[in-house]
Amino acid sequence: MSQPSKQRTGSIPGPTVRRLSLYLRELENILESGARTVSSRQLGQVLGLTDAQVRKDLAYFGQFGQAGVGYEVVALIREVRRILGTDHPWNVCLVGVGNLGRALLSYRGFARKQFQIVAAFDNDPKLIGRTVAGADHIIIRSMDELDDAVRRMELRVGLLCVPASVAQAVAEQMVAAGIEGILSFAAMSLALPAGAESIGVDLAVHLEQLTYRLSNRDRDGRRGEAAS
Amino acid sequence: MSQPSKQRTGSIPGPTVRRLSLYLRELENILESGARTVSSRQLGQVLGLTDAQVRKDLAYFGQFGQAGVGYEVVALIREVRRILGTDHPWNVCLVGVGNLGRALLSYRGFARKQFQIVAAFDNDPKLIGRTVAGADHIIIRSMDELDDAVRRMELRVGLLCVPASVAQAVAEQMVAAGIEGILSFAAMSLALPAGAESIGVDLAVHLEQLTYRLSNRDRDGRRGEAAS
DNA sequence: GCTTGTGAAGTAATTCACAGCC
DNA sequence: GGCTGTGAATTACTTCACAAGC
Repeated sequence: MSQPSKQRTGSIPGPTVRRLSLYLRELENILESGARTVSSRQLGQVLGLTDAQVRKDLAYFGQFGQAGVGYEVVALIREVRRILGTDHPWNVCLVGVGNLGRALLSYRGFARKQFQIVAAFDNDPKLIGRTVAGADHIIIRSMDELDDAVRRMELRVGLLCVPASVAQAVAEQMVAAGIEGILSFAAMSLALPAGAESIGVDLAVHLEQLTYRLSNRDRDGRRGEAAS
Repeated sequence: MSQPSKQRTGSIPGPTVRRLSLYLRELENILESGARTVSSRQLGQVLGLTDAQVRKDLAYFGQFGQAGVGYEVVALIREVRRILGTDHPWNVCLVGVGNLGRALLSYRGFARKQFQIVAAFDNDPKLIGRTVAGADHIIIRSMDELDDAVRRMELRVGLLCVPASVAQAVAEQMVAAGIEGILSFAAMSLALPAGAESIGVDLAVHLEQLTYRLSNRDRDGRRGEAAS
């Protein structure tokens, strides 16, 4: 297995990429449960997907399975990580140490995936120089130091946790400092120069999606979407 | 405008529903900026969508626009809120007061959208009876009191912030207590009985999507998706 | 026997393009 | 002139179904 992987990037469906993360998460669970191999059927089952879907998704990136056997869990995890770019750790910075920022600093879910938050920035003088409970190794610094930190720590991605009203301006500062990818928690669409990527996570929006389903579930025939 | 709205639910594309939340967010911004009407072109522009897309999405729910003019902002906001079920406030509970749970309790983004977190639960005796900085009106209670609270406070949705290892079990408890919709932050797929809905938000997964883009952006031809 | 990988078929979503209205 | 709402055309995505491998 594990062909040189055609990696014919240039045409990979967005939904496929999103599912890749879910496959990885599930594979890590399966690994812990002790199984050495897994079939597309099993993998699809837990995620509410057809076996064909799983096979097609993986086939975009290479031939990782063995007919009659399935996929070797350890090897597939390695492949999916490589595809997602998480086969190596990433240093991450966090900008905006408000309620949400503080929480993310002490959230352990990132480190488990090899995402290390190594620096935090804010422009509030009262915060600068302080640390946050649960993440006392990270000293909050002034925004002025962002440029420098990006270079010294090879920061490519950052978490944006500032209010919507300043999100666009701060995002531009981050990009100017050399950040290439922003995960934004601001309730706002960002317009970034080509070359910079952003993904928005608006927690209230996800709750709205839930209330939509509750409010409109009669004979809705809604097709799953399963978790995100 | 504002026809009785056919609301021919039963066939509304998932992507349309997800965009609805983004339209609403943008409309709220536009309202603040003072404009009385907005065209599908304008609305699409900020979100990276075509005008046709915006019109088609809205047309699933009724005829809200006026040819030659566009959409009346206030009226459209009202309609979209009604569709999403957020034309009235929702009481929300939070289960699992760890790092992330604490943060969400003091996060103001929910309240701005009329989602009121009115109760928090945990099974750690050290937490029960205490409150959390920034949300001192919410006393953390034992899981035993969940049933009761669901009834008394008419709780229909809840935020699940427990570790993945216990997420499935706790989710089942919530559903048993009468919760109908769960927004889960656990790194895990939930399997819930029919009648209960869940949406998963795995923060690490979103970061992975970002590193995928950074690692694979050469001649990728990736179609936007714009923020989420 | 079970399973992958993949063309072909089918379904879903987006964009085009234009009649009709302000 | 600018705009909506919508069928038609197009593109994207998913599922089917099966040859080939274990």
